[in-house]
Amino acid sequence: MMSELHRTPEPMSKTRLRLWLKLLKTSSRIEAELRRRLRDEYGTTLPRFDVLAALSRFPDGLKMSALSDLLRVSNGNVTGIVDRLTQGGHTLRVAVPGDRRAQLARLTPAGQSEFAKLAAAHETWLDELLTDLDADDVAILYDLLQKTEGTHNAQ
Amino acid sequence: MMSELHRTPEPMSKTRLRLWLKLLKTSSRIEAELRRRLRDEYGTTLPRFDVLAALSRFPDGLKMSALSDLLRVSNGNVTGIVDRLTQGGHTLRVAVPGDRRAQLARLTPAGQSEFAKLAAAHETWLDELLTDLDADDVAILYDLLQKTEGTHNAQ
DNA sequence: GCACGAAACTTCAAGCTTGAAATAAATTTC
DNA sequence: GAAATTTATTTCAAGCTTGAAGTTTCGTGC
Repeated sequence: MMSELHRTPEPMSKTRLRLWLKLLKTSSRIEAELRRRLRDEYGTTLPRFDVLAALSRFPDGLKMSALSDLLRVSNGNVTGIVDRLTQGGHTLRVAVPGDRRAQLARLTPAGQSEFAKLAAAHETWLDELLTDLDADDVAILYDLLQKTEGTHNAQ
Repeated sequence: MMSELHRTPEPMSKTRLRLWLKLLKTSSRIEAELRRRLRDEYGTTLPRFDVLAALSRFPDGLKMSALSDLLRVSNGNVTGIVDRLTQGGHTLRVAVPGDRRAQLARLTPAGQSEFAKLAAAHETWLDELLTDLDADDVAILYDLLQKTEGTHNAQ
């Protein structure tokens, strides 16, 4: 058995664990605040906002499967969110000519203007929530987060 | 109308928005991976793990309200998770002497050993998922995340 | 053109999450 | 000590999320 006469420093795994908890806490705090404001000030939710944001980048619409790939959520999940957005008049489903299995989800004009409103508020909120970071901080933080993605798996 | 003869740089709000999207992407990616491994390798979930972790720090148990404060989730949420953990034999509810409204949630011995197992795996997984960050990176990243909390609101 | 596997969605059951309403017990006020 | 308020918790309805199972349609091989 090895005797440990020297003090062992905290292992790197513990340091990384601590970082994860901080990362989680930070993003949860900001996300919760965004959800709260979307609800209280606009009566909507973050998943709905995410779908509107994705669709706003594709004026011709997105297939349901493309939407779920883009947002990295399940097919069934997207079905439900688009159901509710359609119910509220913000999206509609369009048949895909030549493939009767597929559907495009598209923004209605109401959905477009709703998203424009939400996106402006969203950007303002984030500017406020991250106001303690200056341009240098943001750049360094961005690069370090990027670095966690490693060299493997694309996108 | 003002003519824009000079190039305007990207406004800080856009830069911060981009950072938020990266932060969200990073923490979502890691969190999804943790959820997947907890499910596939241990048949459990992140919320259950979070409750076990909180209770493991308080061997005498925690009041339901203290637990929901600690985890920053709603009371009703904790009720449901502790219900399911109790169902599975990992926690139990103990009456609080002198206050018949309150309940303590406590780990059972099975809950303790379950958590020990999960915690070891969890630490190993994070060490792997954050392996691209060295000690310096971790320290800088931690400080920048800390900085987002600002000077206000305690805890 | 038929059979069969793949692809695009939807449906479903189970669990997580919230805020609001309901209960029940403790505390404060008068 | 009765009434009113506060505190601790559970219940509830609605929405989000997933993976699995089910439908319908498409494409391919024969």
